[in-house]
Amino acid sequence: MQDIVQQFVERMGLMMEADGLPRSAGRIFGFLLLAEHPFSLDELADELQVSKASVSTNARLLEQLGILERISSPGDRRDFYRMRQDAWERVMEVGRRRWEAMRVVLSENAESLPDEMQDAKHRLREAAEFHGFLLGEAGTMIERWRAHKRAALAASDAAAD
Amino acid sequence: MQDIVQQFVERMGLMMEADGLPRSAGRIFGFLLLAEHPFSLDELADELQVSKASVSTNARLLEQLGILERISSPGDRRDFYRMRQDAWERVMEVGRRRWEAMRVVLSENAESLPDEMQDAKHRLREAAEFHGFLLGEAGTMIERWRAHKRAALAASDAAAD
DNA sequence: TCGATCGTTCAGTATTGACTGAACGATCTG
DNA sequence: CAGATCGTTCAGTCAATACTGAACGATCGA
Repeated sequence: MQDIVQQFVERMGLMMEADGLPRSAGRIFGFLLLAEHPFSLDELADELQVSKASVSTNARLLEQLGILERISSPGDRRDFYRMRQDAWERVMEVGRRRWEAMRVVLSENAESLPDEMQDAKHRLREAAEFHGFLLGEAGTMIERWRAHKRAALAASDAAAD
Repeated sequence: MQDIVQQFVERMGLMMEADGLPRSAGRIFGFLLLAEHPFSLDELADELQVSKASVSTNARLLEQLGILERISSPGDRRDFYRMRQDAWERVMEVGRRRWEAMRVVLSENAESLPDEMQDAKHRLREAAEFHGFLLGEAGTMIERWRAHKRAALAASDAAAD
């Protein structure tokens, strides 16, 4: 693996770890972000110097988070992983589900509080309202991002030529 | 502690744990979300059945995340913690800082990649662009939230009377 | 059907992370 | 200044988590 790739992979491992995910998952993410083609489990295990079992678990985690996708070639029983083209939209979608779960909990508890806890009820309502607000904003944001992406990246790539 | 409070506190502990934070921090958060008045370290340790050392560490963590604030009364050497009134705006601000850090890393690496890695460079540029986009959106979102909050909560409280 | 090669799962292990109790410095009171 | 009471820090302990190697079922070609 090239030195600059290795360095970037480690960096992503640390940043994902700061977000509460396994460092290995971050390394897989970093590696595939730079990969020129899809990689199999064994190839990833070899490149990242970890066991196939670890790659299997963490790659599946990233797949569930909407970051990776698994592709298969005819005549090849192996699965190959690569970044999803719409990875970032998917990440935002996963975030929305978490916010929705939080909103539900906050909202239900706000209404079930006894009447003498007015302050608490008010704070819970505000918290629930905030998460509902986030939910809505994130929804429209995905569409704005699609438009933004086309414009921004066209300009960026043109500038590089 | 009332049963309904205890249940909510545990719930918040689990949800924060799913977000990668210590469960104890989540419990403090949940408890103060329902608290009718600020609490000292010793009171929190007593209520949540954990050591004062643990409360000290986790409360400070929540303070850094912009969720809690520490207040002091004249003639009392103790510090008291309570939810910040603008906790959610602060949380969003902290998120923005993380996205900015990520954007910088992605952007720098995109430009330092060798020319033969065109695909990787394109993906990194897109990833950096996404985080920059998030950054901008979150900025304007804070202002929209302030307006939204006033309208929504006024209606909500009125309906409850 | 046999052997080879996938991906996944699982028990065991190592490492990381959280919590505790004690010690400490700082700050106030008597 | 002595004693008390804060909050923080730190070494030690305990629990949770991630990783590994081996075993397993599934799938395919010979």
